Amino acid sequence: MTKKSPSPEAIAAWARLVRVSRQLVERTEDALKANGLPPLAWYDVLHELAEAGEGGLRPFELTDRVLLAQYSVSRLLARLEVDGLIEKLPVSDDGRGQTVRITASGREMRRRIWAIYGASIAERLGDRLSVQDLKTLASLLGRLRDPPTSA
Amino acid sequence: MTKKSPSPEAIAAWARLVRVSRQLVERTEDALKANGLPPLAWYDVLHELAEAGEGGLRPFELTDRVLLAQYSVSRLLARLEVDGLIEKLPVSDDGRGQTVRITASGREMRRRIWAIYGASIAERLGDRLSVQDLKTLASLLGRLRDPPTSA
DNA sequence: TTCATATAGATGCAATTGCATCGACAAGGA
DNA sequence: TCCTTGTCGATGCAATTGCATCTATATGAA
Repeated sequence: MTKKSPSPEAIAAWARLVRVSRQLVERTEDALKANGLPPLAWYDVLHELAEAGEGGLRPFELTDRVLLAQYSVSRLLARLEVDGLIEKLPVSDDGRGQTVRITASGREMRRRIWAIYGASIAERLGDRLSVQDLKTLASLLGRLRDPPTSA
Repeated sequence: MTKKSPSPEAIAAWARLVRVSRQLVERTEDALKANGLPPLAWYDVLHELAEAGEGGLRPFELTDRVLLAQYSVSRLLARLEVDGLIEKLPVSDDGRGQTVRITASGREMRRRIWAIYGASIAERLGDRLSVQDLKTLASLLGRLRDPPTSA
């Protein structure tokens, strides 16, 4: 097994990708914090739950969607529940599980976060790249996604 | 002050950017861990110090370069020192500070990390995008960097 | 000098994360 | 039915992080 060496262009692209995305996320987190709002992860979960509608989602489905560790989701949901942003319902056909549903306050919180989050995206991406460039960027990034797990 | 709303293309690009970069970094961290190697942050510091040469760097210079919080760098350096990968030297013209220099073991560790890190970059970027596409990607990302602090 | 302010780096403490594992239930073969 | 194995979700504990602050030295005005 021979280890491969990356091209200078690959290294440069990697460095940019990692640094820029970290900066963008951090600045956005800062903006949320500055407005007394919770972290982006909360938005992600509330967003998925809002999309899921009345049926809600099982925690393990959420775990797939938000790319977090199982225990992270478990704890995040516990915090969201304490804050009344979600509710956990027992699920009839599987005694181990539960269904998680967004509450009215949860939807409200999602809106409030989006006001900042969306503005940050508009400012940091929308204002800097043309629609065409945004599409190109998304397309290039799309080719870097992991191949769906082979198993 | 009116909050801006991002275009669908900006949202899509943002989502891709955040998810893809997270995945790439996580998989790379996993690969390092699987080989019994320390996290990427260690590489970043060792890399900067290797580039800096014999003169070494002051911790605050390092803090600028690696985009970490001051206390993170302080603690990271403490761990690197315990492992003998760096050494701290008093600096003559500023009694508060110190100079940090990479050791031989530090260079060796840097090489070992790079064997995995570089391979990961080659595999995840180099093999998936042409040189031209890598350049395009880097260029688009470059336009998303923060404007140098206005102050 | 003397004092006020600023900068370098470290650290106590609380919150968060990661790892490993647990308890509970499910599914399916013997 | 019983037993083994697998999945769902929670959690104890150790390590790491974030925040605020501390000590020590530098800098510059008065």
